[in-house]
Amino acid sequence: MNTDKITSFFNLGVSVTLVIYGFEEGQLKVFTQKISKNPYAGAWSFPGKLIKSDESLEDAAYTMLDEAIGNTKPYIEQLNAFGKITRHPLGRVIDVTFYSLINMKSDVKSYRADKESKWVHVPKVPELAYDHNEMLNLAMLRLRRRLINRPIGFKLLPAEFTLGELQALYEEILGHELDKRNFRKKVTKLNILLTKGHETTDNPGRKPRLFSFDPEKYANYMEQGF
Amino acid sequence: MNTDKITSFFNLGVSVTLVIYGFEEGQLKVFTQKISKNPYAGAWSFPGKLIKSDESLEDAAYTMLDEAIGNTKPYIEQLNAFGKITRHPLGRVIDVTFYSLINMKSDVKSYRADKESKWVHVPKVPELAYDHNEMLNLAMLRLRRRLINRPIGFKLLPAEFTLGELQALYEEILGHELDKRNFRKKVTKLNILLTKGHETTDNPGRKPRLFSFDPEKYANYMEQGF
DNA sequence: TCAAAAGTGTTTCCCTTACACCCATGC
DNA sequence: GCATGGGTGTAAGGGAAACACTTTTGA
Repeated sequence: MNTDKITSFFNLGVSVTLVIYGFEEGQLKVFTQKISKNPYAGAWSFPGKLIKSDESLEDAAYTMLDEAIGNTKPYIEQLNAFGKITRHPLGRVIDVTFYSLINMKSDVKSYRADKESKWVHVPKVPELAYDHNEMLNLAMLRLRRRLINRPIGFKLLPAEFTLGELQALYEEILGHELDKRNFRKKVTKLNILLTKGHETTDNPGRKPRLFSFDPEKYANYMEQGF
Repeated sequence: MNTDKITSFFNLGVSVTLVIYGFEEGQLKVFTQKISKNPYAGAWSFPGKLIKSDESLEDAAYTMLDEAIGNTKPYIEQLNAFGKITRHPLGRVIDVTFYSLINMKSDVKSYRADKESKWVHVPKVPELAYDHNEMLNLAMLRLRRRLINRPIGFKLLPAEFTLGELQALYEEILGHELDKRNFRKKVTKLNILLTKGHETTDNPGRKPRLFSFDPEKYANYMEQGF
């Protein structure tokens, strides 16, 4: 392999796109940005950018997460590579898509001043630029599967949460209701919850207990699944 | 976005690599090729190549499958994108890896004359070039998961097979033995088998029944899982 | 008749599911 | 005291797992 011979292959780009999930007021939301440049000026899309040749895919994803919400700590997982020839109108760009789960209260430190952005409830996501709707469809399938097999939903919640909130999260993402007693039985049997006292909001009704995770057991399940 | 501005991003390559699985004599095998060029001359690797800017990822994968075994029909599924900066010694190459399941008897039409190749029993796979061992590890995890959730193992077997062969395939891939009666109960309950008569080999012992699939029910399970 | 592989049922256990009422709190 | 949401147990059904012997065939 010599340099001349391979030059012809190096006329394409690789981008990384991020589907960032958040959970707020009982709704699963994704982070979208308004595009300012043609041919998609005015359209909404997920954050994405071409990567440089000295940047790994993961680094690019974390950098973009930092640009989007001012934080590189949240969970990121590779979703899929999208490689249709015509997926980018200005040239050949292959996209490696990641998705991220963040807590909208504690993980969001800042938004970019130079881009209009908003969180959109997933069922209300409009037509997006590029093939980003296709990415979202795939990301939703993955998220539902992961939610069933791994303790991943916790990453969308604050450090302390009630079982009611956890159940609402599951119901919202899975798209159907769950039996309260069965849900609690299943979760508590996993033994990954630590009691943290009681909530002190001024909602009507009995004060729910707050829980957080046993980080070690949590880590085990993340690797091996339930 | 103008052309000048993005030129700096277009100095990397994208390759597609194929982990091709076959099953022969009770062993799960992968297809490997000997590399003839430095810096990996003499080393073994999976088939892979840089893609051109007018070639989709899937097309490249099928083309490579054709080059490897002379057939573009078998099952292919995207595995992962590998993007470490140093993964290719000669430049920045991001790899999108696919894996394929073929029947070594009926799907292999021809091998390339210009490349030395061989099928290697997975536990005996040596150190491979690039990050191909890492790819194999990930491909094995995926294959095991798929085998449990989808009727995917059938793709490694001939069109007609015995339940003993099917069970041996599962045991080989999952790495542990299965109870014969429970295995048969589970498989027959799926209702995807069609009886095809009896084997006519001259092995000792009772002649096993041959089965094939009901393609429609098979397709359903492929989409939705068990 | 023996060696080799195919084929076949039942029981136990646990997990899943369905289902309804009392408890604590603020107003 | 009532409205609001939190919290709890039990019974039935279904799938998973454990377990051993008989059948067919060729040599």
